[in-house]
Amino acid sequence: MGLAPDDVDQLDAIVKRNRPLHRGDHLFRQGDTFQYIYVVKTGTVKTFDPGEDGSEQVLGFHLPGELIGLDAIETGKHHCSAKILETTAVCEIPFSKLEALSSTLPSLQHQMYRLLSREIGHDEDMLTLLGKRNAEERLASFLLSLSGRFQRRGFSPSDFYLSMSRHEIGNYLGLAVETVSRLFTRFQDDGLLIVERKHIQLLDIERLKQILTSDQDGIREQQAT
Amino acid sequence: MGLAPDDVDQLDAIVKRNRPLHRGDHLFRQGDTFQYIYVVKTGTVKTFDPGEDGSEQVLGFHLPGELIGLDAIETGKHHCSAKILETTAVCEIPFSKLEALSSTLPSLQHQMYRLLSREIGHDEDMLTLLGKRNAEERLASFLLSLSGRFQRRGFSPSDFYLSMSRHEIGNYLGLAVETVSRLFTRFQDDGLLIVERKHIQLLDIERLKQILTSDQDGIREQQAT
DNA sequence: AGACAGGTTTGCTCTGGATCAAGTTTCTTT
DNA sequence: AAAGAAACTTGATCCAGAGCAAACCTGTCT
Repeated sequence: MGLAPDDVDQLDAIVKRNRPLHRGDHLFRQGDTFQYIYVVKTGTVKTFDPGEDGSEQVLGFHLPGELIGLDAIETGKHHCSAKILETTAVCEIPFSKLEALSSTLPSLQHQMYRLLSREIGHDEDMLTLLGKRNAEERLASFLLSLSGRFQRRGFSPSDFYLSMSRHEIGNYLGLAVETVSRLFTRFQDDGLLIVERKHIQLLDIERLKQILTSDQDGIREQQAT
Repeated sequence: MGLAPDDVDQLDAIVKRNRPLHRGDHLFRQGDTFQYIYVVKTGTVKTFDPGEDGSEQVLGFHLPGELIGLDAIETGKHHCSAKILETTAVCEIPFSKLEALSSTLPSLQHQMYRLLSREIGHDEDMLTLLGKRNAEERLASFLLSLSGRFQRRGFSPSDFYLSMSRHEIGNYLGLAVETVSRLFTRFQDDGLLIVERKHIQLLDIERLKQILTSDQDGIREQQAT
């Protein structure tokens, strides 16, 4: 990812591999002291803000290769909680060491800035999703996002398992469980995909993408000045 | 902000102050080559994603002291557009120079990581706002956010002018203009504030805060697994 | 001063998706 | 294998907020 082999070795030296974690385990909880950036090796982790009360806002699902904990740098306390969805292996990178190392390796520093920036961009995309998209568009977008991320990691982009519940999907997308369930049924009836419990097969990715664009049924829009 | 005086001088040397910009000017547009991080000195800037079509998602309103452009680091192209809402002065900081300088000044690097992380945390808060809060809570949250930010800059937390239109507020909060307008009226009727066009006076900040918490009318909730 | 153009407010209606209420299927535990 | 508990689906109803329409206000241009 843009680092010289030698630099990679130095980075590698501070990374610690961990024993596998199991469904339901907490990687960390909101408010915990921040020490490590985590990288998912295999499995899935969900991050969420557990509101004061018992509500809960799912902030993301993290697949292999993705980072967790970047939002904690500012305060030194974890800003959200992270929970394991299926047997998962993570690497932990001590942030203080990473920071020190990045002082001496400009290419690593650059990578860090890029990763943090990417996270911001991604969150902004989610804001648009929640602010502008309807239920159908949200689910289509979610499935396409998973599809693309699986593909990038070398997995099938059209045949995969969901490690999260319908409830968690709904929570993440700002929808009720029932709406998610109904949409899966509808998408299946429309021949867009086959869904059987957690197993998803995307049959018509093109048409799913069309939902995200053409669905702008009209070009009358929120032209805020 | 945690930098030694000498370091501040070095940082200061690469910052360029600019002539004032006027309402409607673009600071940059989505897709423009990314060169500068901007700091608002006075005035207000709105950032937004101008969808393919003509829609538009407002991503943020930036007050004095706040940064713009962090989401562009990853790709080197601006991820969103930025438009001036009222006569505004900004500083521009060449990112390449900032990055180089931060290689030699660990405290500056640390600050950068914190700022980027803060942005992520803030966006996550917005996700919760859009995913979980109802219209009333969203507007209350918005007003309190402005209030706090004004106060931090030494302005009145309870008496200020909105530099953005109702339309822009609604867009930002995922609400229709009409809903925003009605809520202002309702809040005024309830004695929470006085609103006269763009002039806002918060009369009962405490009660506004209660809207954000107590309003959880029930502890039955989305306990995603 | 008159008049057009935005922005804002307000009333009325409509609807997407939430909520409520059963079922049904799948997983877990014993 | 039985029983309980989750998770999921499906149908029926409800409602917060969107959308539409019509005034109204404020500022700007001629």
